[in-house]
Amino acid sequence: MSETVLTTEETIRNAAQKIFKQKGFDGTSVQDIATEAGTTKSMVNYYFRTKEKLFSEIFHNEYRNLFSGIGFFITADLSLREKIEKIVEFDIDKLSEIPDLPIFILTELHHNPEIVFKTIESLPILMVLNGLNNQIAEEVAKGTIRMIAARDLIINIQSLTIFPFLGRPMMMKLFGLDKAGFNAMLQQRKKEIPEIIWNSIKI
Amino acid sequence: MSETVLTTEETIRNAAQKIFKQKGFDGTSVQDIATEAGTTKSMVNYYFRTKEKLFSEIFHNEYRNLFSGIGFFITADLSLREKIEKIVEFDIDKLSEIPDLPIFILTELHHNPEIVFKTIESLPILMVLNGLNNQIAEEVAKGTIRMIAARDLIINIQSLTIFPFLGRPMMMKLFGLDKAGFNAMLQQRKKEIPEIIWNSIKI
DNA sequence: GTCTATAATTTGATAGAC
DNA sequence: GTCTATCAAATTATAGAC
Repeated sequence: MSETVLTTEETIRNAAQKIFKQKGFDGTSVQDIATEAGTTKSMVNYYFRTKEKLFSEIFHNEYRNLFSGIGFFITADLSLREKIEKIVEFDIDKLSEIPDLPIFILTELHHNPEIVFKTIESLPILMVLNGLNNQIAEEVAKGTIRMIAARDLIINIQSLTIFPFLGRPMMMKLFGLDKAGFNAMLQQRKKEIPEIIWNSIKI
Repeated sequence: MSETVLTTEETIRNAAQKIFKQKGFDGTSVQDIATEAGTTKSMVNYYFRTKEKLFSEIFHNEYRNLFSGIGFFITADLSLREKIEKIVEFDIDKLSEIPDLPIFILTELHHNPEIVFKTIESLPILMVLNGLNNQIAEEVAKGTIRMIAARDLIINIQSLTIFPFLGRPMMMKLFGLDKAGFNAMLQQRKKEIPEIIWNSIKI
């Protein structure tokens, strides 16, 4: 265990990350962040100038964190079947550690699109999609799967993996699940989602 | 066209519904609602006492609106295959009219659980699940499908139908879709989602 | 029922002492 | 770098005239 002493700036950043993800941009005040960090509003403004600048920095990091893995595996040197398995496994493992990240991203995209679109760079999604479309075309030519657009394949995979995290509070309430029960369901889905996806395209 | 004259109370209710769904509870001020309704803050407080009470009323209506159809078709006198088709079709049609409803519900459940849980009654979900589990067991006995928990079946259906609405702003940006393109994708999914679900359980 | 006026807090942000 | 003090604006909610 490295007993690192955090600077005030880092302490504020960590506090802001926690509170923004919990309460959103609109629900968070600079005072909330200062209190969580054990310092004052003035210190927050001293290091980050405005609430919006601090938020942009946090959001940018979280956004990249969410999308880093998907792009990596889609462009990796793997069979289509292996890619599906890897993406599902990676996403569920990663989101299990940070389950409120998807709703944070989507909420801010809905409530504060101006701030968000200023913050995020557009990902090189078209190149990635083209690569995947080519791989699909090869498999179709081999006669192993039916035709499907890369876009639709990705939407189906992400729907089945991410939706449970978005609906987590509601599912836990409606289905009477505790944290352990929810995690057990996720582990089961890691195996089942690739089966569902593959069954939907195999011939 | 019935040229109905709305009362001030109804005008405020409609304005509140629009603004709350757009900006969320934390992002909405009483002044925002008054301005949208073309009246004053005092009128809003006169009819609804507090911002929270007004929000609770709106949220309760929207919440019931979202869940009304699902329960109806799950308990209807239909084959399993027909239920799957009807639920998907109904949900996509309904959500196409009110695409920002799912993110509204999930956002408030995450940011303001105290208000939300005070507002919603717990749905009779267990009874509904038991009925569906029985129907699944009958199909399994007939040898038409493999065993699956009703809970997991519902989660898979809802994932594939609702997720595109939750991720709508992001998908439209990443995949370069306009409103028409997004709707075309939805119409296609109405046919494909039941196929995916059925392929995942048929023997 | 509808308005203006205003009370009491809280907000984001800055000034200035040390 | 860190604090207290403070600003101007916005917030929810109420009081009171008509």
